[in-house]
Amino acid sequence: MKMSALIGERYKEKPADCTIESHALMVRGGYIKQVNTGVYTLLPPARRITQKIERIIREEMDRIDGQEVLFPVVLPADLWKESGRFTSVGKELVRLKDRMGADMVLGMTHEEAAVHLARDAAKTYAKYPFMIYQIQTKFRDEPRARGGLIRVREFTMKDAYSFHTSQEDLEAYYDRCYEAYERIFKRAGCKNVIAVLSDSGMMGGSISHEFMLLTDIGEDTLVICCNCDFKANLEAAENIVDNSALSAIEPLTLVPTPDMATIEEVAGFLKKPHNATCKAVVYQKNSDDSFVIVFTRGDLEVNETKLRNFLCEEVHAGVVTPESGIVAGFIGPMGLDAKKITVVFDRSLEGIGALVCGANTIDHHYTGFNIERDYGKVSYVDVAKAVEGGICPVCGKRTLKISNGIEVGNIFQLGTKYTKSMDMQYLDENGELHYPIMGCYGIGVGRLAASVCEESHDDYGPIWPISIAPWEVQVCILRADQEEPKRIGTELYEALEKAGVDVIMDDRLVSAGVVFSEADLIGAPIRVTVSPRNLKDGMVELTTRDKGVKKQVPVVEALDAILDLRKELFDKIAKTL
RNA sequence: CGGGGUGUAGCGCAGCUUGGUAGCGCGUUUGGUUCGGGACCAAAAGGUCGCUGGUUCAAAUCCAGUCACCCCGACCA
Repeated sequence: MKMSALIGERYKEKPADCTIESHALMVRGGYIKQVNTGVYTLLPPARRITQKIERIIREEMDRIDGQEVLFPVVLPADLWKESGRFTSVGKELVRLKDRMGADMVLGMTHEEAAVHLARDAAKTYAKYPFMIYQIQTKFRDEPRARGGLIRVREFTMKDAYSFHTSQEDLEAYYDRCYEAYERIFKRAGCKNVIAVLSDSGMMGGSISHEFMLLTDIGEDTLVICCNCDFKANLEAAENIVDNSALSAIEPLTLVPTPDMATIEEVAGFLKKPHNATCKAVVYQKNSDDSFVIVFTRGDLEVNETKLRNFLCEEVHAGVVTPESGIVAGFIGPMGLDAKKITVVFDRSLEGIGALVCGANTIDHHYTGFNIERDYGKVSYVDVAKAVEGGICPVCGKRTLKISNGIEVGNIFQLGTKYTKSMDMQYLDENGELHYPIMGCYGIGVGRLAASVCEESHDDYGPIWPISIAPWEVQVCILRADQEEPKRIGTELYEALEKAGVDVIMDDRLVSAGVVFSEADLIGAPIRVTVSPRNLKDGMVELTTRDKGVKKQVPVVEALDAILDLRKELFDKIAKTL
């Protein structure tokens, strides 16, 4: 490729709408152009990156016996009605009608399509296990796309579906997939990816993992133990508390707390620690708007995903009205109408001898509240968020750390949700019918590209790992108007192309500053500078984008030196596997 | 869906308060001078000022509506 012909502008100034680095650099470097909210055109540099990522994914999926297929983007709604998701999924599923008025959907995921294929193709146990995968466009009408390719509405995804005749077989395959994923991220040069336990949602309750790139701009919150291997998404991280120091019992006393509606105010006024208070958080069920009140220890927060999973129902933040009989700011367990209100006690309250809690009367709280003595026996559930410095549910030490991450992939033991709802069965050795057990496995291709950029860049541009770089080598000709640099640069460029190297040459008649700054935006790991200054001594300059290498090599040795350096960079990645 | 913000040339922006020939920087084209970290001089091309309606002799500017995009939150099988 020659820069003079490369389509797309590179910008000196940072585009106004970009708030994260990878987004700004990919716009500035001519990788992506926004068409709509969360919808982008990929220009050649970005397309080359995603193609290389796709190639790596294909190789690793094939290695674990995956078979590539291609499902349609537009699917008949009937399939989604079979699984029940035509109505259960919200507006992120785009529904449309064809000319006959038939309902259609844009594929946001392809479990239905996979089962549609597999239920006819795998009626006998002899076909199992098998995995089918595709790399294809998904459309999800996200409520809020943001951050360039990090969170978009239309994107390319690798999605895979495996089918098994036993849970053990699924688990064995799941482990293979886990390893394949680790290889994919390493091969893509993504260093800070970890696998965390994730929330499986309300369907199934089986195992799932998310592969997270650790970065401050990540939208997911992760709980990581510094002492053992425990790593989980906040939604899936059990919150453990130790209330042994709070077991002292006091008499129940009603105290006036004028205008003190927050834990902060009440605890300060009564001179009690936050963890000896009982906080009430009000929700309403989406189904009938009935109230759900969650009581947790005052120093903790409710994780709504945990709450939803416990209730098996969608909830939203409650709006307390005068008619509801709920006294906002002074809510306590005692005296709530249990017929009308679902009351949930978080585990963090268990074993506390004397709590401060609301009295359900304006301007009053109780002190010395003991749940068992004053309210009765309750079953505690875990609905609070784990906290920094909290107790690890695995090793029991106070070594939990909270981090942020971008989800670049997930693997999921699905069970029989789709095979049952869509009536997929196979005949076993005894002629009996069974529902196959499924797993599904996703990787966002564009998000992975943007994540690598986010992880690996400097002020001047991305620093692409050689395995996914749009070009491996960039030949920079300075003074392309002069015969010698132009000829030698072009010869080198042609020799590299002939040697199978992905090479781009800047052959334009522009100043050195433009050549270098735009080369930084292209981010090729290897740069060869051909200039009159070096040619005077019969040399060219060889540098790496990460500034690790900077040396002069004789023109005659340049090709070999570049090929050696290229091999070295590839070997470095291979060594991490 | 709630809160906030912005729409003027490919990109970044000024002009709007106080209505009167649509501007600046970057980029692009042409000619010339430069040449190792976004050069300089000269000339030029490029805009229904998001859209619709209203007020007015006259609207980028005032008024109403509408659409789009961005940010924060809600949400994300």
